[in-house]
Amino acid sequence: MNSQNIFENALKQNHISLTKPRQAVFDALQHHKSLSMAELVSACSDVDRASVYRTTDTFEKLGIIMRIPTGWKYRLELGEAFHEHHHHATCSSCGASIALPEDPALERRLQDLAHRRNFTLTSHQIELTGLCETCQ
Amino acid sequence: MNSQNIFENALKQNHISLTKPRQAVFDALQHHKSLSMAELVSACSDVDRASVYRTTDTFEKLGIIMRIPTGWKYRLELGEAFHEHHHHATCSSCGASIALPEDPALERRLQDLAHRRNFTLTSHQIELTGLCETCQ
DNA sequence: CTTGGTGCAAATCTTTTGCACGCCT
DNA sequence: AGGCGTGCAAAAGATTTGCACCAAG
Repeated sequence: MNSQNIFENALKQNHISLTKPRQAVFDALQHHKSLSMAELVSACSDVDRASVYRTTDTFEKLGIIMRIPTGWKYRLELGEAFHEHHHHATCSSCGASIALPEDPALERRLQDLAHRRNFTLTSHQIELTGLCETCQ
Repeated sequence: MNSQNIFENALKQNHISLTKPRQAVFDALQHHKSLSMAELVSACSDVDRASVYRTTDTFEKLGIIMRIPTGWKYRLELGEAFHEHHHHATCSSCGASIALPEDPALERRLQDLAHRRNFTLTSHQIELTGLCETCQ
């Protein structure tokens, strides 16, 4: 089951049609680990800005993409069905974004924490900030 | 040592003067657990919008305030010197932001994770998303 | 014919900048 | 005078909306 199939199924299951703009947005995100909104818009050269926004909205609702907070802006990347679940560390000096190893214990603690407030967890984001190996 | 003192010292140590607008921004944040930028601007009724932006910038650099990502916007609250360290859960239905109990074990796991990539951690953010007690 | 999806243009909101003025030393 | 901090107005950016049109069922 490759990414394209997962993608098509996600759309089909929600009765949303696979159009050229949607495919373009998906492709752009497949070819780049992550993109800012501006980058995504320019990566989808013949798709209108507004359509990119509308598409990212629907994709986000379907879990096809995620918004990753970085500083106070955000970047877009494909959702968890397309990657292993992971988090990122951002180097405050060079800006590099480092993918971190998965950590089930960490995930369990989060569940736990939410549970203690009777909160039903559907997703989470972790953003680490600091200095990467080469910058420190 | 109360909040006001911590605040004044932070400014003094950085040779930044305590002006009326700065005090107003600080007060607004003290009186509300957290605020969006728009709320902060209107909470500081006689401070110009641009000054609020400039002030939040400098405060953020000094660690007096933090930006908390929520969805793809953010909210502002006082920095760690003024609270216990904690994270938030955001309800995707009603938008409520719930403060979570501190969890040292969680913090340790993050340190650990960063360490495994030779990353020196200076700060982090965790954002949980899901349904709050009343919305589920 | 009806619905979903699009491009385009305009509206709106958010954030940043330039500039002149007042305040303090 | 010299520097910092401010308000105000304008500029830039980012996001959303209204609308008319086209394509597919």
